[in-house]
Amino acid sequence: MSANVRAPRGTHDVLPDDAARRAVVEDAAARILGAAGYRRIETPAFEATELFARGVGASTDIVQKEMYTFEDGSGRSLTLRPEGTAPVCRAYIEHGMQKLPQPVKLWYLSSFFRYERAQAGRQRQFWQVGTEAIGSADPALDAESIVLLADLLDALGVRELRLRLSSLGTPETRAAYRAELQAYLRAHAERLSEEVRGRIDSNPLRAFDADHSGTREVMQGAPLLLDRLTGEDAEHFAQVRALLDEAGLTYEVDPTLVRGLDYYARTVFEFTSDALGAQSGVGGGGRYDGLIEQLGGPATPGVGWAAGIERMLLAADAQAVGEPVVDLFVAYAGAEHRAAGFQIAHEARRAGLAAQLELAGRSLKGQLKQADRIGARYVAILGEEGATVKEMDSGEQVVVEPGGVIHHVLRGRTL
RNA sequence: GUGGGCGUAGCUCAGCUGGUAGAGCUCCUGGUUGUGGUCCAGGCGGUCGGGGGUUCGAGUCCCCUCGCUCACCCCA
Repeated sequence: MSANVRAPRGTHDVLPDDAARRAVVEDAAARILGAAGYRRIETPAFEATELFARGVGASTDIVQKEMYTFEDGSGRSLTLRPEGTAPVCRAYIEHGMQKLPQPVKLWYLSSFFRYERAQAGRQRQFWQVGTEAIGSADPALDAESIVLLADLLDALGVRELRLRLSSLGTPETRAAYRAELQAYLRAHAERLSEEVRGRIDSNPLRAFDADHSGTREVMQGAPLLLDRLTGEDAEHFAQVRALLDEAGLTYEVDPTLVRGLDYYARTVFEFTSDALGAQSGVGGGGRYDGLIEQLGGPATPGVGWAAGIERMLLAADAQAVGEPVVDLFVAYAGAEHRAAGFQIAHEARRAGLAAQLELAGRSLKGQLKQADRIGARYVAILGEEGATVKEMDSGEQVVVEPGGVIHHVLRGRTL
C-alpha cells in the first residue's frame, strides 16, 4: 500500500459523472414525492447515541456492532446516523409537528453510516432517499407510501424488481407471537444452528432467514405471525393489499419477511432487484406505530421507507446523462490578450451564456483542442486583428470587434 | 469478525523457466512562426502496494503485512 492517504474503507468519492446520475435520482424523488405532498427534511448527520439505542432497538445488529459512536469535546456520546426514521421522528417530536395537519409527510436524501464490511452495494457511508408519513394509521397511507416507492424505482428504470409484503401486527400481537415462537424454538432447540439458538431470546424472528438445514426444517412447521394477527390488524393488512391490488402492483406476501429494525409494526415491505448481487434489497420500510411514543412523544402512528441510492443506480439501466452545453470558449493568441479574454468570458456568463476561458496556458492549437473536447459551439480567438469567432461545427469564422463577440454568439444560439 | 480472488504508469494491461520495467489510451509540446476533431514525432508519468528473506541478481520464488474486491453475516 502506498503512503498516500486514500478514502477510508467503505467510502468513495462521487465523481462528476456519478454525481450527474445522482442528480437524476434526486430530481425524480423531488418530483414524485413532491406531487404527493411530501416536503423535504434534513436532520443532523449525528445524533445523541441514545436516540438510536432507544429507537432502533438494542438487540439489532445496527446498535450492537455497526454504529460510529464517539464522544465530543464535552463528553456527550454521539453517533453518526445509521438510519433515517428515528432522527425524523425525533424532529417531529422536537418541533411539535403533531399540531400540524396530519399526516405530516416528509422526505429526505441523506447519507448514513454503518460500520460493516464493504461489498457490492454495501458501503460504510451510503445514501438513501426516504419518506416518513407521520400521524395516521390509515391503510391508504401504507399503500400510498409503497406506490410512491414503486413509482420512483420505475422512473429510475430499476430492473428485475420484486416486492415482498407482510404484516407484523401491533406490538401486543407481536409480543404474544414472539413468545409463542420462542417456545416453539426452544422445543426444537437441539435441531437449530448455534447462532439461531443464541438468538431465541433476542431476535427469534430471524430464525426464518437461516440457511442452516436443520433450522430450515424446524421453521417449516413454525407458527407464522400472519396467522396470529388480530381482527383489526388482519383487516388493516387486507385493506393495504386491496389498495395495492387496485393500483396494479404485483407483490408476494412473505410471512417470513423480517426487517432488521425493532420499531416496525403492521405493514412491512421490501423491494429487491435480481440485477444486484448479494445485497439485493433496493428499498424497504413499513409502519412504526409505536416509535414516536418510544422516543417520548405522544402515541403517534407512522409509516415510511428508505431506498439506497447506490443500489438503485447499480440496478438501473445506465441512463445517458446529457453533456453540459458550452456556448463559448474564449481563446487567445498571445498572453497579452488574456485580460481581454477574461473580461469577455465573464460578460458572456452575465449575459446568460455558458462560457469558458483558456486557463492552462496552452498553445493556440491546444486551446482549440480543449474547446473541441468540452463541446464548445463557438470559440473566440483574441489577437491582433480583433476577435475571430469560429463556429466549431461548420468551421466557419468571422472577425469581429472584441465587444461584438457576445452579440454574435447570442444571435447564433437562437438559430 | 470469517473465507475466496486480486494488487506493475492517471486508465486498460504485457512482462516466458529470476538478469534490475514496457505497450495502448489520456495529458502536454512540435510538425502548421495565430486555429480543433485524422496523421506523424517527441515529452511528462512507476521506490512493480509495503516490509523482510533466499540469491551474485527478485516485478518474477518464500514469509509477513496493508489495501482493493466478492461472499458469509446483516441490511439500503
